[in-house]
Amino acid sequence: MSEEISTKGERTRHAILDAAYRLFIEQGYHATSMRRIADGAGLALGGIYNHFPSKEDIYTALLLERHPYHKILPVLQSADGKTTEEYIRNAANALINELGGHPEILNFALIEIVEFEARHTSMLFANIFPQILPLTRRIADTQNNLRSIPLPVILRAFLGMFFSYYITDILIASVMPAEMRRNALDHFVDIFLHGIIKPE
Amino acid sequence: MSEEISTKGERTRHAILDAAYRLFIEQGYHATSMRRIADGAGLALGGIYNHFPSKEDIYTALLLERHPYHKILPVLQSADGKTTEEYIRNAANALINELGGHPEILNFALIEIVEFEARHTSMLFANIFPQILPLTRRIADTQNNLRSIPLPVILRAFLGMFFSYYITDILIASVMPAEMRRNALDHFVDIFLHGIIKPE
DNA sequence: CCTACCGATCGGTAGG
DNA sequence: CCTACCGATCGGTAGG
Repeated sequence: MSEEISTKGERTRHAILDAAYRLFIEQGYHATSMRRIADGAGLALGGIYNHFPSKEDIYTALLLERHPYHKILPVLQSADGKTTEEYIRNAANALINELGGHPEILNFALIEIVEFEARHTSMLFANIFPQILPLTRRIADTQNNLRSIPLPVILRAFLGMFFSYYITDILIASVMPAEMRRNALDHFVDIFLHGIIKPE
Repeated sequence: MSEEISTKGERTRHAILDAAYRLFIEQGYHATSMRRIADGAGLALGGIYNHFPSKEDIYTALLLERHPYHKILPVLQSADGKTTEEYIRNAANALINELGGHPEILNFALIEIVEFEARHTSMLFANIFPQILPLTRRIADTQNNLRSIPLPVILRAFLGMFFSYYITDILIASVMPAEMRRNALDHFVDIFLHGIIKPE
């Protein structure tokens, strides 16, 4: 992400991706026009086509370079914690710090479902796959007394818990009854932990 | 849903909504044109405007009349079960039966996030709100030994668990490692149950 | 409810 | 990388 941006071409490409990323997250793919992307990147419409052959190519480039898993998986990989409980709580906090006040970045995953019928996921998954095994190993390495649930399912459930927290938050955010929000994420994490750890 | 459809006007209106519903779920809102909706409903483009003033009005009508919560909440309300565990397992099974092989109906909730920045949710929530309290009461009525988690949060977590199961399923469906899929929903339900019920 | 049309905007390109 | 343009399609409407 923070590599040196050397050539001018690379800088322009970067500006196009930045603008498209912001607009896609804000209004979705089909509602975003190439003209607005060009505006956002500070060039004329035709200029974009020196860097990307089509609108969908901008999208797939973003899918490969900035899908939320790029932020999420490294955080999970590097979270501390000897016991499973420690690890999960740390990972959850780290994720909150990372995604922070910007849950919209998860929108990028939703666009793929809503506007593309998940057509690019196999491509995307080929990209993610190598990171799955180390991550389950990271979880397996915690000192744990886990219920007998396959580790990949535990990983999936953890990611799902996070996702569902954000989605329910966005969907009913300001109108949600206060009792539904208070400490909701803490409760979600507690439910998850009690769900995967054997009681003494 | 299965009310008598009497007048011709009502039947046409219904056909328009049906066609739009199918197309929106398949390709999203902005990728769906009024012409294709008209085709799907079996009339000419202009004919739609005898029933709806604009494309967005078709969408909001669907939001109020066919949002997935219309299927989900009644199922939760009427599920059997004396103990909490019985109730949750029955509710989960009933939901699976209801949504069955059609997880795409959840797409409708995602469109609102991705393509409308959740702009209509307060309207929608006003609609849903009266059904929340009875539902938390239904949960409270089960013979339970629950951990101290507010009931609305439990409800939110249950809905979220379901949602996250479907989303992770869609997102990485055919490419997901087999170990991530095997009995995944059962595991999700188990995690949830152990998460909310005190051990003996 | 259809036909025939409107202005606007879309993704993309040629040519320099 | 911009200017000026292309054909296609968009949401919506007038008039009958």
